[in-house]
Amino acid sequence: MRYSQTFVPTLKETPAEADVVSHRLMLRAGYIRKLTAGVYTYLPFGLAAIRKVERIVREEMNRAGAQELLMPMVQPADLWRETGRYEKYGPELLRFKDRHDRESCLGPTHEEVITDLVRGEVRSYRQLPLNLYQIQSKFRDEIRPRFGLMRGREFIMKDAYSFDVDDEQASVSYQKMYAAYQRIFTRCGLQFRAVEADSGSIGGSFSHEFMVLAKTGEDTLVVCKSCDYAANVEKAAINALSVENQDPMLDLEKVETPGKRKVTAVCDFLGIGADKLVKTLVYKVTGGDGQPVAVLVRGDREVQEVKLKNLLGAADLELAEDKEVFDITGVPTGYLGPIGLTIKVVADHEVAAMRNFVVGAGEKNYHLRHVNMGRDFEVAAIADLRQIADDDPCPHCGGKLGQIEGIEVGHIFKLGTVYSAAMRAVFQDQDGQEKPMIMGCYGIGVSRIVAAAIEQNHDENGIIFPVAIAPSQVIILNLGLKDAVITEAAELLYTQLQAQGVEVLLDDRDERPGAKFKDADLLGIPFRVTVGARLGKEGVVEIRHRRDGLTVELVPDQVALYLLNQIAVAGSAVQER
RNA sequence: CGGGGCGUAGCGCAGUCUGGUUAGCGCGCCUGCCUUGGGAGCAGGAGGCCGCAGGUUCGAAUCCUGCCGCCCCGACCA
Repeated sequence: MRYSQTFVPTLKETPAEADVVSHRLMLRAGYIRKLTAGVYTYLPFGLAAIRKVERIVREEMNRAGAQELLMPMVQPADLWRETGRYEKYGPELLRFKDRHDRESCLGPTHEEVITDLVRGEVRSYRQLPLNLYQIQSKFRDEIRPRFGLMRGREFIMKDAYSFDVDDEQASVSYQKMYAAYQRIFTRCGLQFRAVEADSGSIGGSFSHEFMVLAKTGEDTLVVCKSCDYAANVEKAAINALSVENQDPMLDLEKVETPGKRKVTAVCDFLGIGADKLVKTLVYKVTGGDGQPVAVLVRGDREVQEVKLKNLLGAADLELAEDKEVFDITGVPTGYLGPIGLTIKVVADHEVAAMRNFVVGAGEKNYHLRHVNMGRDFEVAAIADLRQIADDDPCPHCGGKLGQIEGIEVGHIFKLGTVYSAAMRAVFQDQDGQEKPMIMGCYGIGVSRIVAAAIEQNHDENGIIFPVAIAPSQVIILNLGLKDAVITEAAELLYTQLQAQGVEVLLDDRDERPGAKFKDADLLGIPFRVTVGARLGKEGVVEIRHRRDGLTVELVPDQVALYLLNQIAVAGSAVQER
């Protein structure tokens, strides 16, 4: 490709709208332009990087036995009603009516469509297993799109769906995808970690998120420093304390705490630490039994709503506001406690191990001290309900945990029969029995990978693309447009490299050297060949590695071989990682 | 949805508080000269619904009202 004829509108200054590195650099490098909030046009070079990622994804999905298809983006509401998701999915699902007033939506994901397809075609266990995937634009009307391609409303996603005859086979399919994902992200040159993720009501370790490690990540992962345990914070398990608290139970005591509503205020007033108090939080519940619930956690802990949601089998939770708490319990916020509550109460298992703690008395301006669960009140359930804290030990080995930021680029999920049961996607087994198919789904954020790669690979001068996903492998700078010798050499190199299958961008623009160097750095192309005055003087051209600045000078004849080797080395290093 | 900020040339911004000539500056763009290893220099030039609509006024980028768009934080703990 000739730079002079390529649409790569680079910017010297950063547009004011961009805050995070990948967004800034993709705008500056002329890779993307915004149309509207969370919706971007991919310009030729941005698209080239995306295509590189897609290619890797395709190769590995195909290698793992999946087959590509392409499903529609516009989907009928009725299909979504079959699974109840047309109502449940919420405002992220963009709904609209067509000219015949038929309700439709833009696909944020394709479980319904794929299940509809498969139920219509698959009758027998002989036709299974099946794994189908597509790479396609998704639309999710995010509450707050941000960070350029990191959280867009329209984005490119690879989504795969597996169908198996039984649980065991489904696990095999899952493992295949897990392995394929490891290969994909490795090949993309990313530093990543697979972590256990929330798997909703299904439970078990059948959901993993693949996280690219980067400071700008929107997700927090918990990683053990001693063993290989890694999990999403929402999922990170906290084991129940094994040692029983033997402190003697003291007599229940009611104390006046005028105006003390906050945990810190009550604790200061009573001269105790927050770890001696148990707070009572009221949640409104959607789905499950729909009844509000009170949750008990230690004063200095936080409720992990995802864990609570899973315990209750709820679709959604919302912390009740002051007024709602009063309407539900008859107690003003700040003085709420488990004793005498008529609604369901659940407790974090840490609370079960506490003795003689403080809770709200259930009436204004009073708290109770020396409260003990079991003696003074009962709860409906004791479970792991709180957010993991810095001092919590690893649930697997008891070692120290650390927290790091990550960008979720992939998520694999064992669905079970949620969709196949709701939509009657069934097959006949060997014994003639009709059974629902066991499903799995597997997503990769293709456009997000490019952003994540930039978050992880850049410097003050611009992007440093991993070779595998760079829009072009090599850029040749012709620094002597009016010099016949230099130009001829640059053109010859350009032709030679292309003949060898190398992707080359030839900077033949009538620009001064400085501008060409700056743009080459900004674009992040891994290898730069400079053809300039040194060719005349010393007979050499310069090759510079974008990543580490390593520079070699070679006679033009050696360039193709050198670059071919370097590209191969970069590829194999990634394979081994 | 709550809070904050912003909207003036392709990009980055000043001007708005305190209304008043022809709306500026830097970068980029066009023409010419010159220059050619890290975003050169000189000269000339093009480019604006001042987000939109309404209002106040002799007069509005500037004041008032409404709307739209964009960005950031939050949507969470009694």
